[in-house]
Amino acid sequence: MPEGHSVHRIARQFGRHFVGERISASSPQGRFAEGASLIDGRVMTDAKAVGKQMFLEFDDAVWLRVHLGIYGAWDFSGAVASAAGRMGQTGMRGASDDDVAAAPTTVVGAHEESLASIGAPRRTRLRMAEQESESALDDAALEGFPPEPIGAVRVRLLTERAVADLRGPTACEVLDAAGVQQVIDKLGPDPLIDDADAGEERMLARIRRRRVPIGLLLMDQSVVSGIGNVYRAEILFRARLDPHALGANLPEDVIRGLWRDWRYLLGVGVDTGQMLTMDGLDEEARRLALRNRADRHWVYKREGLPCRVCGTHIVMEIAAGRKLYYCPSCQV
DNA sequence: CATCGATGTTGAG
DNA sequence: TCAACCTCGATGG
Repeated sequence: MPEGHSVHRIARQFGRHFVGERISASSPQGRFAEGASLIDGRVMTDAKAVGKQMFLEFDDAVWLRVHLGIYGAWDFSGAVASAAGRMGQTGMRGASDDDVAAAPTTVVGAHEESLASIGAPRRTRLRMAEQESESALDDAALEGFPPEPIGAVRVRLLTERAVADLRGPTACEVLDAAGVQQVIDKLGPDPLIDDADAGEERMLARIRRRRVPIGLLLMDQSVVSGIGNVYRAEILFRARLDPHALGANLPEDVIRGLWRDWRYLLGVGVDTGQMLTMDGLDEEARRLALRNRADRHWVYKREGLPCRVCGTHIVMEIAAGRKLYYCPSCQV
């Protein structure tokens, strides 16, 4: 259930541990057997994310497109936690990242940046007691690899030292380069892909010509890429902007501000693996907010609770089938 | 143990 | 506008 930041982080994992490697591809669950056979034995040559879509390239311009949808997830294990190149047996989830703050970061062999972020490894925790010495770790790492697939694994991508299991995706298909371009062409700008100024102009143009509430436009992946329900609510609050305001009625500088804030928040999200949206708070409040996952945002999932700025009850309404949270007093 | 809901998208009606 | 997709953690008995 990722928004754009998680998908960029997953692509980074593939870039670090799979690109350049020959990949054994299979579909333990069976539903992607044909696609897996097209990939099996090829070398992965690129991994990139655009918004919530991820594209893995293999020899001969064979591409795998994956969209996790609302409950899809990648599970990594094997030598994926060690940025320093040492073998560290661990498992990490590529889709859920919000439990990182509470997760221990003392995994053997884990580089601070690569582990502390993508996921909080239920299976890693299992292993931690055994990781008393390096040799114990190496033995354990070698003997259990590759692990049996757990549950309904649509695709397994395997190298000599690392494995990635995909389950529950909304989309998983093999494309050629033209097919990939077709998908990307339909997407709005992504701050991590598009040039900052060009992206800003594209988003501006796409919002200004629509008589549609900005609360819906921010979720529209053809307007701007990577924003989901959490970032939508938080970005609108940070701008003190009424979700019902029509795109066409918004001042230009307000729209530019939305793009710049998204660019900023996405960068923070990719760097930290968390949706940190309350950076306006002082240190103490911030620490409190990070402790509870429920208390981490300005308005998201805070229906009926007092606004952190003005005390007015946060409102939730259903918009296009999704829950939209906002402060009716601050956001005008 | 059963049920609910979720950081999403698509396609039927 | 709404259900389907398909998985799993959280919640309630």
